[in-house]
Amino acid sequence: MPRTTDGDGTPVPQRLLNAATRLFAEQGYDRTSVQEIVEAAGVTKGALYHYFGSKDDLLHEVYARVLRVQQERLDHFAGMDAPVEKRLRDAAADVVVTTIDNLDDAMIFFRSMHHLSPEKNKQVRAERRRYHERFRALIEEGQREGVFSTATPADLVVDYHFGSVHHLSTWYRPGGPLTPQQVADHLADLLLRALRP
Amino acid sequence: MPRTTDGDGTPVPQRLLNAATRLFAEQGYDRTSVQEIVEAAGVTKGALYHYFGSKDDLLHEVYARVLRVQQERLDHFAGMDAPVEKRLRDAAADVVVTTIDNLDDAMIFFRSMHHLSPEKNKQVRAERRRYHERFRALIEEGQREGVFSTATPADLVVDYHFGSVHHLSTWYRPGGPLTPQQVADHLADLLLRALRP
DNA sequence: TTACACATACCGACTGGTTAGTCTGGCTGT
DNA sequence: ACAGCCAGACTAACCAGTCGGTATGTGTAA
Repeated sequence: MPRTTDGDGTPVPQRLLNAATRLFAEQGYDRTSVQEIVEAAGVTKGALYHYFGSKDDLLHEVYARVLRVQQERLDHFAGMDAPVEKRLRDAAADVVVTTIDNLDDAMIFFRSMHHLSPEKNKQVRAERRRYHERFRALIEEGQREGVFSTATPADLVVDYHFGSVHHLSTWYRPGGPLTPQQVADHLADLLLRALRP
Repeated sequence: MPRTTDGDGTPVPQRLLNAATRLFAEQGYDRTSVQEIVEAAGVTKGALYHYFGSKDDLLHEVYARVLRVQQERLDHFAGMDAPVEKRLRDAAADVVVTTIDNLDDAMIFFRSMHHLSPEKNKQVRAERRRYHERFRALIEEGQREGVFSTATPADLVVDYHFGSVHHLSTWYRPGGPLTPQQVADHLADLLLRALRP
């Protein structure tokens, strides 16, 4: 039996990534020592450096996972067969729910970019930009069709909405008065209302 | 002649605070050593610890300054003699312009809260809450008067707007296609449009 | 006016503690 | 016996904060 799953059923790399995600979100990247991570994962440094090249690498994996998931979900909603208002609303609400479901990821995402090495940072920015552009395309489509106002450049509208998504990790607390879905519906509604012609 | 101003006309505490603000924004709090700060300010550690109790204290000063300035500006706009739509629009646009004019502050503000000591953190949160509530009161006033939609709770609307304000430090770059005032007008416009009944 | 005391402003070497990453070696299944 | 998997002691670097010391200005009293 390989050691990769001893302790519980989760493979060691996963356990390390989960522990790192939680700790990075709770304490910040710099305040989290590699020692803490391996202890939380129930292994030692040898294991960590066997699977990951550096502490920085671990952080990069968090970004890669978030970006992959969000891009897939956006593609799903944007590619549906429905009026653009509905596709935008669904996509906008979905990213809110997904973000709330993974608040730790969101916390890290917008707080720790500058801890990535320059080339990893660049890579993450490029990926994020693709996401941004996909979202913007949806808005521009609606603007061309005349169902969305053209008063504000689509770029700015995207930043407006994602600002609020980003901000979720600052104020949303599970157990608050609103469920993730209710928050998502409200925020998507605000976006669509702002876009009314 | 006291040493407080030798070198140039700026007093040493100011020079230290300016250097710290810039470096914290550029590299993050943990990545900035006290040595770097004192070198950038043209003094030594002795001077820093003469005026400030700790590195953490320096960060706290940044927060205190931002909170004081923003609260004063909000009070000014909210207290004017004008319809609530205009007061809200002006306040919403002003915070955008002020934030862009001090992007370093904004960068630090939302990225470094967790680097403050627990009691300083609590203090900052309390101050920030007062600000949030003042802004919310404006929206609620408009909702009572019937000029703003009540579809979304005022609290959420505030977080929606300030999300986009925080986000500015992530995407806005001086020299971009839009002036600070143009960005502010657009973002205030989006807010007001979302609030149309 | 001079002399002495005292405070403020600052210098910079030093200390105690922490950290990311390395490396040697052992275990386990095939 | 070989290869992937991992343990844990070790190292080299770094950093916040301290502390004894120096310089300059200000008040006071002879």
